[in-house]
Amino acid sequence: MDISNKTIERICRVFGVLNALGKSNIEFISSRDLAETTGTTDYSLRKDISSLGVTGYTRKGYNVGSLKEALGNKLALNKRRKACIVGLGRLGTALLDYEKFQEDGFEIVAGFDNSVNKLERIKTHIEVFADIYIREIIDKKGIELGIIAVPAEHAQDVADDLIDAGVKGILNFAPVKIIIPANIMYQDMDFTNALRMIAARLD
Amino acid sequence: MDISNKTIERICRVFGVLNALGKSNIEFISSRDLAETTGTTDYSLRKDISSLGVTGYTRKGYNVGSLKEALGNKLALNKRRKACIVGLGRLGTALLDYEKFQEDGFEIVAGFDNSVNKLERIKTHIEVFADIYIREIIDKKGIELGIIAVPAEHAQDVADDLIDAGVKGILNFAPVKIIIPANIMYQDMDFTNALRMIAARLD
DNA sequence: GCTTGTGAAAGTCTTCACAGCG
DNA sequence: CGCTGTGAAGACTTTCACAAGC
Repeated sequence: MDISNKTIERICRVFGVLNALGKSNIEFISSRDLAETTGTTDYSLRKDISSLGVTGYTRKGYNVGSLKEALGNKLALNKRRKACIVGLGRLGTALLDYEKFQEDGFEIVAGFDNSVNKLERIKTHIEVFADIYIREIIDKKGIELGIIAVPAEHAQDVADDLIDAGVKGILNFAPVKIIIPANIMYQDMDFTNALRMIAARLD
Repeated sequence: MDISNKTIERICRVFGVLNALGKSNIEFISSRDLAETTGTTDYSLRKDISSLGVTGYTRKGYNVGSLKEALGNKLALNKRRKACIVGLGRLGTALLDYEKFQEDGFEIVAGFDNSVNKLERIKTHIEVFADIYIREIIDKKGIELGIIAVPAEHAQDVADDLIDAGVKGILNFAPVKIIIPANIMYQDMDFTNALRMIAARLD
């Protein structure tokens, strides 16, 4: 089974919608409705879902609960995962308390910064540490995901440290491409590039 | 000329790299090096660049300055653009002072929030206003881009307001898909989905 | 020799059309 | 009927290979 990036992206979106829907008591949802709320097409979604071996019901659509469970199992999204944030500036501290992460099964269990000064001033219920403890804490707490929120010039070093420490995936908010071994999963969140992409389409 | 999304994304990345390179005194850069620092391939990049009608020099590569200028002109990235942020919670306020935006030609000239309380407590040199002034301020200041950093449940309303007020592009940090007219440029920044996409690839 | 520019081939993804089914 | 599931067609992207140029 080799799942394309596009499929992963769409299914992850669907998973998020199903998660949110969990609180309501909607029982079935059609590929059409899912497509609408996730910004794609019904046939793509049906292909994606069936390519994972998950099936729906003719004339009714998909059962919200069991689709979520099935997709979650296939993509290991049901499991809770621990993450840490490196770089506790404005953005990093905002991310520390970003509730959506917790709601969606990502538990931020540590923050790191190289400024002791900053560490002392931060108000959060999450434990924060100096950078030098990255390896120790990641190991001790079983952290699988690292979130990088340091300035661009330190991003590569931090990434190397995180990988050394055993992290399996990295979400990078620094506006640079990081070089990462192929076995480590990696996503960029480059705000400025997103704005550029918008601007490039204007006029 | 109809430029694909993929091309836009790559070229925007290249533009960012060229921008950063501007400070150094490197004069020429090869498609290979650009590909490496932007995480793509040299032949894709050469195709992209030449599809925009921009050319390099055999054996030397591209002139950093003139490539930047040429790409900037083709994609209207040389122009400075005004932007505003709606939603001044942790994330919104972090974005208000995100220096990278200013460096890259995006000027944040206003912040909006519906809580007067919040508006009073915010420390920033950027002007902040209550939501009800969105239309007036966008019009008066000539703001072209709107950045949404409100909770998911208000994102669509805010988007509608921004579009009503004449904004031409929207960057959305709320974790929902927003429905937007086709003539408005739009990008999502969904942190949780990014983490999900990483998690889905683990194991 | 080294790098661009590009046609042609290969590969991937999306769209369509429609059978199947409750 | 209204929905899923899917083969086949079509559209788009990437990759390759190599001519051209300094």
